[in-house]
Amino acid sequence: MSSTIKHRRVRVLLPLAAGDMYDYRAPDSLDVEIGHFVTVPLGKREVTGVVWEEAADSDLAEDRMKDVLSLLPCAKLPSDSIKFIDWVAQYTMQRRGRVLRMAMSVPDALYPKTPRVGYRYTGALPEKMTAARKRVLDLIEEGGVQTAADLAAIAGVSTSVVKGLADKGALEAVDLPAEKPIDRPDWQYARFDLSDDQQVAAKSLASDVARQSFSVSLLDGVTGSGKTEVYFEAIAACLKEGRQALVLLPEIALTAQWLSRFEARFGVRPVEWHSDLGQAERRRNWRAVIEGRADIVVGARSALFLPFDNLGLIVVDEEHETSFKQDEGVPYNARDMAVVRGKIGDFPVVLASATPSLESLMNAKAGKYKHLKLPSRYGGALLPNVDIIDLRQHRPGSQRWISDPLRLAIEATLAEGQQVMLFLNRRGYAPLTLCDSCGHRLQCPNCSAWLVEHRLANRLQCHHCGYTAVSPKSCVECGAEDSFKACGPGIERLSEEAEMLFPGRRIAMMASDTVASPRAAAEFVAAMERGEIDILIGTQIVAKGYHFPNLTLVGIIDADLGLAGGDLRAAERTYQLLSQVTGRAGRESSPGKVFLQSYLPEHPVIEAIVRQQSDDFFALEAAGRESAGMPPFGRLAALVLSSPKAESVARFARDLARCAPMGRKITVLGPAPAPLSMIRGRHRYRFLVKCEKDVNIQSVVAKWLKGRKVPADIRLQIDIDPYNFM
DNA sequence: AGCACGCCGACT
DNA sequence: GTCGGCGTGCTC
Repeated sequence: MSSTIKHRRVRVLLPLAAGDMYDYRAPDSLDVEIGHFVTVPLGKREVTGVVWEEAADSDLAEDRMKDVLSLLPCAKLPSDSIKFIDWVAQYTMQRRGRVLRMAMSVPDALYPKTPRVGYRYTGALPEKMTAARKRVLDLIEEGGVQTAADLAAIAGVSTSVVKGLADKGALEAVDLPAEKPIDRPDWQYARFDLSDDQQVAAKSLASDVARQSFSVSLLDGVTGSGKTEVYFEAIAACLKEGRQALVLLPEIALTAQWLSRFEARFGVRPVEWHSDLGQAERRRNWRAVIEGRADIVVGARSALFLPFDNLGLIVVDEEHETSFKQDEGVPYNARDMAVVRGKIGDFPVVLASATPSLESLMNAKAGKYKHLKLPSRYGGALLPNVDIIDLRQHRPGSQRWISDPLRLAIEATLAEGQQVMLFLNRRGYAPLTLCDSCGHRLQCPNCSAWLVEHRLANRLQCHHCGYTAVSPKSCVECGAEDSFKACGPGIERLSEEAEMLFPGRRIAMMASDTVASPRAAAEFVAAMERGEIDILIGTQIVAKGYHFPNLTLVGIIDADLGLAGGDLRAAERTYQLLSQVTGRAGRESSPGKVFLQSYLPEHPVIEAIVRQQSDDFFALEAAGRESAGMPPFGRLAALVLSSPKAESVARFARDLARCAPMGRKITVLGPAPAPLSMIRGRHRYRFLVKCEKDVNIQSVVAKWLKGRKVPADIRLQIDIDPYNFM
């Protein structure tokens, strides 16, 4: 018996790094539709994927075709998600399967939740009482209904003891309540009092949301102007329309304060999405999004790939933050992709910042984005007074970093019972450690970078690969004992100096390694708010949106740090970081003071900070970028080649250079050993492709690489719109 | 990503 | 002779 019926074929996208789409038969027994999550056979395996499109044009021989095995009991991947994944894959030049993987990050969410069964004591005792049975029964009397697995684990017995008790009638199975329901926020739970400026901005955003069409607004307000309260009104409008909203935050560490503000406005906490979520909550939240039960989601950049079916608004808060750019895996910029997502879904996108990126400012100036400004602080609070301390005149002593004028200001502030923040963007004790007798520098074995001494942890750390080692007693090169000398300051060393200068004061350090979790961050904030800290010493983590009412003095230890180096955005980033740190001072009744220590007081960045004139700075920065043809006036793509074999990667880089694209509007820089020529044991070479704005840079790169085989030991990473130049 | 196939070194 | 290292290549 032979079948002449040509079965329907569908193309299934698999979330595999190397894979793309494969054609499968859609059997008559299954009602296969585009967007369905399905299981399909792949070689010997059974994998899950998504039905991406019809494959009527499939020319694969019938005998090589396999059937779709099953439809997973989950809502379909919305068509906007499919379009978005296609778009991101094409733009970033990454395989679609890798992008899909970001949207399918919770594999078990596709399967129904196994109903949870708990056990309850019936009151009857089993005929035979054993020690194990006694422990289980004691536990259940204490703790009530629990699952067999929990009972067994706590009692230290196997689950068969629980099952045995159930067989004998001492326990009975009961259904545990389904997972915690998702809270529905109430758009009119509590209204905040808004200033006139805030109301104007809020009205504009709310009417955009009500119109339900694509637009981008740049919400540009000084620190303390109440941007959050403004975009909350856009969220309220979105809730009113019955559509979902997404808020992207750069660092989840700052959400503790954000979440309580949200709860005060909408009555419940929003649905969260970040790497810190546990397995169960992850699953619950992913399903709530795809089933449309999650009204408001707040999350890190990866939340952009959640399968929203009814999205009506995206807010990107702190839009200038470079942590929206993912450098590894699929390199993408969540801020830019949020705008794309808005275009696909035809809804408004709000970019908010006190220090907008040059890209967004240019788009606003060009009229592509609406520019909503909040020029003054909420409640009449004043912007802080910024003073410069010229380190050439007020040089701190040797091995010291706090100048006399700053020390006096700190003393005066502490005497008034107020708090001080010292900012130094360097973790650890000292950025470089060398042997005093032979000059040997402690270097990472896997990277071309110095090891940083972390005296608190008594270890040396590489900040690029995570290598750590115990600090050696004697020099590995010349054998001299106790000869290591710390060069330059990190926050640990600064803290030592502060302890010496301000004895008896309570000093705390805040850096990514001292606040590893949102909970730790929340604790820090609470301690600061309770006045249990006099001097807070921190890295850039303290610059991020915290609000400390009693903090009136900010000291920037090294304002010049970050200006050096060939990074395209070094000046912009320094400007933004220093403005944000500056904004931490004096946000309520007492006006704040900021002291900025610098060896380069005439540098445009430093001058702009002092005068708090962002327009001047950005005009200058824009002119510089334009004449260099750099973003946002030109386009960039980075190609990074890496391999454990130094010679192999150098040879391939030379080969690629020989056929590099050329043209009036195209420049290829490189190959150059990357600034960090070795990371994690891989030798690296970089190319930078620079094009004029009207050139499709993806097709330039594609043409260059077309038909060229990358040797197996070499990894070639393409990064469109790179932010990281290391 | 997996998983098989395949081609070279150290074991029974 | 065989077990097993992981380089190479394919999966509808």
